[in-house]
Amino acid sequence: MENSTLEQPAAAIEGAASVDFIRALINEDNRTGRFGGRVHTRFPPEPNGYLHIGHGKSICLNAGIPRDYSGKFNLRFDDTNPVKEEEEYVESIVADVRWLVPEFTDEPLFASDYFEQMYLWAEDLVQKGVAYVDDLSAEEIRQYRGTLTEPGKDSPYRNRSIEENLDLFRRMRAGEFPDGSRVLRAKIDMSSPNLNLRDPVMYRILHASHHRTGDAWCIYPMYDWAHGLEDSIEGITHSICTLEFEDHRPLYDWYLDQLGIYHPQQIEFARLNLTYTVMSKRWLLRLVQRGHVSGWDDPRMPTLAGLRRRGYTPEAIWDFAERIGVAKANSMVDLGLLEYCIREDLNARALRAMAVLRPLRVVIENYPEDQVEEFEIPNHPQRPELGTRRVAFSRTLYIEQEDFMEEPPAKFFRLAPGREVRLMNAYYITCVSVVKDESGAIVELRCTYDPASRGGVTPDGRKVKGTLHWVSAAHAEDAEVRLYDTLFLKENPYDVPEGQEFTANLNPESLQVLTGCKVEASLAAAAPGERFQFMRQGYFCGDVKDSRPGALVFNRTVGLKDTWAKIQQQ
RNA sequence: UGGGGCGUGGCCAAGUGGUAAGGCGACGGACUUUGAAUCCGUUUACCGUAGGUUCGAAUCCUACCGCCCCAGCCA
Repeated sequence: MENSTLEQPAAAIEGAASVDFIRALINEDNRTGRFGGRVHTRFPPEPNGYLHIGHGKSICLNAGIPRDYSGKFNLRFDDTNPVKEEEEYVESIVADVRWLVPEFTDEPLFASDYFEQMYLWAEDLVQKGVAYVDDLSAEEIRQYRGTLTEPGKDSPYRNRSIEENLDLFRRMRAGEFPDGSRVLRAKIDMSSPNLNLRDPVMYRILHASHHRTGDAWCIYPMYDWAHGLEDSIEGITHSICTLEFEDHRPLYDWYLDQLGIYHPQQIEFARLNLTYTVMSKRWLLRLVQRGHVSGWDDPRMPTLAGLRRRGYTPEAIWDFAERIGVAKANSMVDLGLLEYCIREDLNARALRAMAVLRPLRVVIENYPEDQVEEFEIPNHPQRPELGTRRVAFSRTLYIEQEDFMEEPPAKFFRLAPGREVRLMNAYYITCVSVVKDESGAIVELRCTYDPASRGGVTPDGRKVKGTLHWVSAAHAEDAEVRLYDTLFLKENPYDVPEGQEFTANLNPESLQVLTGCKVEASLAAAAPGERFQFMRQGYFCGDVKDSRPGALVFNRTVGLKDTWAKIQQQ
């Protein structure tokens, strides 16, 4: 650094406690002036599915680096295979990226916009004698490729003249040949121990209509050929991808070197794996197609669309990405960490409300029949600046069924016969009797209240061990609440018993729909997507698709930590 | 068996020759009108194994073991 004559980017994070290995490489490149101090990354999805949390990690990496280095970020669609790609996917991907990276306001870029330039460069390689048209069938090419331990052998068409190759390649583009009849290949080394270098295919013939270029092309570039060119055209400095492309880097470099054009640095990192979740597009697609979920944005899905609908915030995902770090070791991150991140974010910002999910009627016998009081309750106990709201209280209320036990075990300190508890911000009540139906089920609690405990504190200062949330029966709004659990029962969903379908690991209780929930009146005005903490329960948000005034639907984003549940398990 | 990677406490992850950060989790305790949050404390690191180099190694060398990726005209 002391020898560097280059100006360091103002925002460079030199000297920070520790940086990931990619930022360390960038720091080194800036030190040596390799890219003139420029930092330019890209996120290059193929529009063949929805983005998931694993892509989220990559987006946070690729968009986070420019944030740190005052660099640039491109969203570029790698749309080189028309038979797999769809417009719906490009729209969802743009929406997801903009959600996660609000400062990204550029228009997305498309590899398909570079097809002509790529073609010209391919002709260039033909002219240079390092690319040839091969007439072998797909099956023959596979056989000629050899195996992991045996070298391949040259195609009989490998030594055609440049003129013939050029003619054939041009006729490939012109549409003179059927699909699969010929390919353009790079002439590298059929005995390379790296199979990617055994004369890789650059172009295949595909008489397919592309979602953006229509029928303009009938030959389409392969990933390895296209990707480095895309990066080069855009002036990308650091082309970050996942580990499985490490073997492809020599090829990435070879193409750019043969062409003699601007050459970015490819860097590989380990993709994200999360317990209890699948990240492969193939499995996610199956879940959608077979109706195991309601769609790509089902709140149980690990897609960004699903997480967003579930109530996750972009901030929580960024925090998660920072906490898991970036490295080259394959790893399996505990789902609990993602949940920790959203809890932490929502704890700070979500307004509190009271909602009774499984109502149990409580009648306060000594409370006047027609009296209604309004309590002013803080929207966030730790943040008074967030204001208060008024909540009605009356003789007939609902509390949570699980907040009462007729025969409470030792550590249960909620309501029980003869026991006094606090109704949050309201009064102390004591259970005097239990009303049951013919089947013996508890249908109502009869209680008394202490008028002196108004607001939830008593003049004599006596303590109660339990504080319950509640809702006034006459003033409550009905709501549907959707509780979510993991989609799979196993930490590793791919661990399917021999001979069984992937459905064997599906969690039949991943969705629990609760109807007849009673929520405080203020929630009637909840905007779709608005997030709340239902006191003592968890974080919830109005469902963007299904919630309407008068027919409220809330999704549970994540439950609060539940020490009582843990005690019960012991 | 060919090539490319990776192996640090339950899960992530710093560390790049000077004697093992941090986060999450777990377990205690304080506080508490959310059994939440907050605060305090504890937790098991013979750094995959075995040798070697060195005054000194997780860091360098050698061998071995384990895991992941590669034989698409997918990306």
